[in-house]
Amino acid sequence: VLLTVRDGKLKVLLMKRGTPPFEGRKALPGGFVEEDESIVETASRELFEETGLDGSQLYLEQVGVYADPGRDPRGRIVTVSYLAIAPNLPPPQAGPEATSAGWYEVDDSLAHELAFDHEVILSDALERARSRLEHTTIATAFCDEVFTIGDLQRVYEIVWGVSVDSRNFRRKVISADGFLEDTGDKRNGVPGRPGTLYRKGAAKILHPAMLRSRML
Amino acid sequence: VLLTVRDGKLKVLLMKRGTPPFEGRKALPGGFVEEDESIVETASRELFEETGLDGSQLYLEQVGVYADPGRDPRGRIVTVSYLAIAPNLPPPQAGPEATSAGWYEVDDSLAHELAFDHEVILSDALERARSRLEHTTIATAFCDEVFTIGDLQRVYEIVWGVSVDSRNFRRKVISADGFLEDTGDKRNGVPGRPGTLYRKGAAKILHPAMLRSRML
DNA sequence: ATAATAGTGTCTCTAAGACAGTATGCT
DNA sequence: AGCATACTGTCTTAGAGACACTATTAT
Repeated sequence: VLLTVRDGKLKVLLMKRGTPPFEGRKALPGGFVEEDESIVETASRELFEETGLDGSQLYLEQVGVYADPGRDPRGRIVTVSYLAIAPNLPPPQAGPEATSAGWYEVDDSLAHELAFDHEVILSDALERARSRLEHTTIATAFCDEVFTIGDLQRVYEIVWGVSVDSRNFRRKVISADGFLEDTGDKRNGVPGRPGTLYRKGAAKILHPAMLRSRML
Repeated sequence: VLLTVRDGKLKVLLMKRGTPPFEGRKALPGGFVEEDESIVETASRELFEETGLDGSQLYLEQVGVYADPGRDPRGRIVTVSYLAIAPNLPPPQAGPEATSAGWYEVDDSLAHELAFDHEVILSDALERARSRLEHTTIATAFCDEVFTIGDLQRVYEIVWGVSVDSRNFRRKVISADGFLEDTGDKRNGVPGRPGTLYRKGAAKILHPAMLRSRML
């Protein structure tokens, strides 16, 4: 479940299936484990094959297992889902299998029917991502290498689907130790006052947490 | 991974393996999925077979998947781990498969070698349980149907391995809406002033959370 | 009497919540 | 000039952290 923020929307990488079952339906990217390959390596490899992205550079986290009978008409298929987060990438040029891959709005995808039980998988991964934004510094994985506090705030707003007070947000992320590292640079060339550019800091967990309930 | 609090220690249900591989080693209880059975049903059924407990009455939560090659010498076995929490049960009388089942201290079990990669599975489940205590009301699952605030505090202290200020703890759990429901009864027959008996309230999530970092 | 557990109250401090105006660049 | 974004600061309030003593029972 590869998520990104693009055009002000939360998007997920989906592929149109070219073969039965669920031919023509949108589905999450994925594939089968190979011999002597760990499952996280599988996730990383499939991501690379379908997007050209170096999976080892991306945030990748196991979310859950989906193995109930009947979820795949071909038999009992065990699916292990991984959440991946990417910055706004160059258009999905893609790898060998990626002819049909594209970015779709998460909200739309949850409303329409995906192949298999992929709405459930997407929904679980989305909830995981939202929760990770509260407790970790992973929001920076949605951003480019350098970014402004405004960029980061937009990530929170878009992923959570709420609006955030910019003054409180700024205070919060600046005082959170190790969240942001000042580059000394500013962003020019765009309308508005140039913003200070940061890169992600060393901290992985966000303390204190930024709770959704509190930010309204 | 069935956890309980017993004799003031955090314990886990382990079985001594009677057959290779890892014959004689301690292992987490488990078994194989049957046809037309969901994986949570499998967890529930295995728990029943090995402890006689009605799995549908217990807290049961999926933790993760372990499927890397080499983790089981018999081939690539995919293990889905579930965390279960039980109150202090009558001695493990047990079901058909339970001849070798028993309660072991979690700390010891993590220090010694278990079969397969079961230390990792246990460690992950333990961390999940500790985290759930922060954010949910699941600590009550370690208690009997009615319990005192002292009982509940002991759960936190034992599972987290820290000591907690009883005054702050009391204030916290009483003010947390829906955590505890007063039964009106008091516990008699034990030394000390009789404590008010509570049962678990309707709330599943604990708001605000009880963060480990804060309770020292 | 003593031991053991339950229960009560206050001060401090951190950090979130609400809120408006100024600064600096682009077009 | 107008627009867009960045930045600054204060008051209030919720809730955690630290801390000591009294109350009620069993033995």
